[in-house]
Amino acid sequence: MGKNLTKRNVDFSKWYNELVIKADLAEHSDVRGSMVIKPYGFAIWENIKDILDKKFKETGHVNAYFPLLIPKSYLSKEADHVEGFAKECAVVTHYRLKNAEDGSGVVVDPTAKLEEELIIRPTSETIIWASYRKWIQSYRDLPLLINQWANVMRWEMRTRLFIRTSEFLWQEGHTAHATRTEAVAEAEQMHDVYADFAQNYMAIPMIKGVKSDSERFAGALETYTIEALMQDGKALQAGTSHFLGQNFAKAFDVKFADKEGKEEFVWATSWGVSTRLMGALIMAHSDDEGLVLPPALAPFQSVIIPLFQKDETVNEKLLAEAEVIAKRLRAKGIRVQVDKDDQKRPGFKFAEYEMKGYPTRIVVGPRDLENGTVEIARRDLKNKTSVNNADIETTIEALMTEIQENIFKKAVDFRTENTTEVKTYDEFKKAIKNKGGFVVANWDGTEQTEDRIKSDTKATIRCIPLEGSKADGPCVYSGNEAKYKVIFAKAY
RNA sequence: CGGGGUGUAGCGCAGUCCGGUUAGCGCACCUGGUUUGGGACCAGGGGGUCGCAGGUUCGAAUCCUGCCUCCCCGACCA
Repeated sequence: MGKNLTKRNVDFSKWYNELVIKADLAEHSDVRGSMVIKPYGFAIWENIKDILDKKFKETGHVNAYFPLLIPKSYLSKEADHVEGFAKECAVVTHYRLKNAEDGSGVVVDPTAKLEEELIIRPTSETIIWASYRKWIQSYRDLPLLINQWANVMRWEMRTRLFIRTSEFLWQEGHTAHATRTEAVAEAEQMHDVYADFAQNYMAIPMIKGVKSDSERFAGALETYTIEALMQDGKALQAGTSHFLGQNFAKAFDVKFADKEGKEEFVWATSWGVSTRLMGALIMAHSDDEGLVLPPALAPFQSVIIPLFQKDETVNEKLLAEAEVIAKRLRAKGIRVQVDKDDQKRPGFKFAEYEMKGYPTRIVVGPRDLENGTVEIARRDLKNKTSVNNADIETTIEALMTEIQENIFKKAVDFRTENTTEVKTYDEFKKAIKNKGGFVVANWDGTEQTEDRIKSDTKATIRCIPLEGSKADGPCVYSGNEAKYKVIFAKAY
């Protein structure tokens, strides 16, 4: 645990990498692009997972588990889908190792070659739809609303802790419906679930919108996305929900008999969020002292630190008092930890809990015992106040709400400051180059314009906002009639 | 896939150019003691196939050849 975290304005990327390590969230494994998620990082993910899982169940979904390995032939059944993922698939070709003849270790046994190679899932549409084919015969079997929590693997060229690792954890919902309307409604519903979660728990404001043709999920008719803005001015796609039409039903021949006994292909959706959310959480709120976590997701919302002295009887009292406070807070549903370590000095501990983003810190020293007080520090504002012992619960409870709201507001303000509406391409280029952030502009709706802007400025269309205003002038690039007013940004 | 870097104790690094006792340093760890209201200190201690393979040499972490790893930046990417 070092004390020198690179400053954000010096090298944001370096800051991020160091922070993930120093806050003890994750570390690199020996395999390129894959990471070990450490207990503290995993605790945050578990909170994300638990809350979302509850929301999925409240909206009528059930969990299941489908296999990691997918027959290679499955992948090619949906043309756009294979096109989108083929380049980044890990392939299992053998099922046995043997001792090397020169004693140097183990080697692949060439006689154990698989008849049909297996793909490590980059996503599970294909294997799930192969099952759905068997499960769906009648309109009575619909809708089928299934989610799975799983790991997937995409052999990305360049990786980044949490933001893009070769293996990552996620959830993927896969639903089947009798009608187009119902499937679209499902995709939209989950889009809302994601946006609400991001806003209310992660404290990150999201732009809700749909993807342009070129950014759409491989095999989807419509991709709903939530887009967040990070502190370095780059956008991060935080969650997507896809209306898949009948593409997968047709590819996997999944038909049902409707009420009239007529055979129809089912309508599908899929939706997912991943450990990438961790990256969003880190880059949206944290500062040069370390992680800043919203109380709603922090593994511990407070830590109680007794200031141990050389006098053992005093220490016993301090620890006893800390335990009493912890008990009182737990009774109010606060997640709290007592730091019993008597070796490290207070200053070290303060810095460490700040690095790890604990929303509040409660310090109990001999003076507090005498005065009947504690010192409460909040992470987001980095201030400290003395609080009467009797007021601890109400103070901490109020702080949970305040901190949650404050960091959300801060993120909203940041986004507002870093959103620029432009009318001319000169303004556009200047905004992207000098300021970054979201750039709002009219777009003629063509892929050609999108491509040109991308190769010119590296900015892409993040989304066509659902609640944005209509096009109100010519396309910022081509000068032709604009179809939409969209959000551009450089993205992760 | 291009560019850059890297591999020596759990972690971070020095040593390599210019080969030579027992391979160092900081942090961490263990023992004892003093400390504890913003990153403590003293004393003692343990821990190493120097990325891998081959070569040169009386002698290789150091020189030569080949290979590999991982990281960072970029291109790529729902």
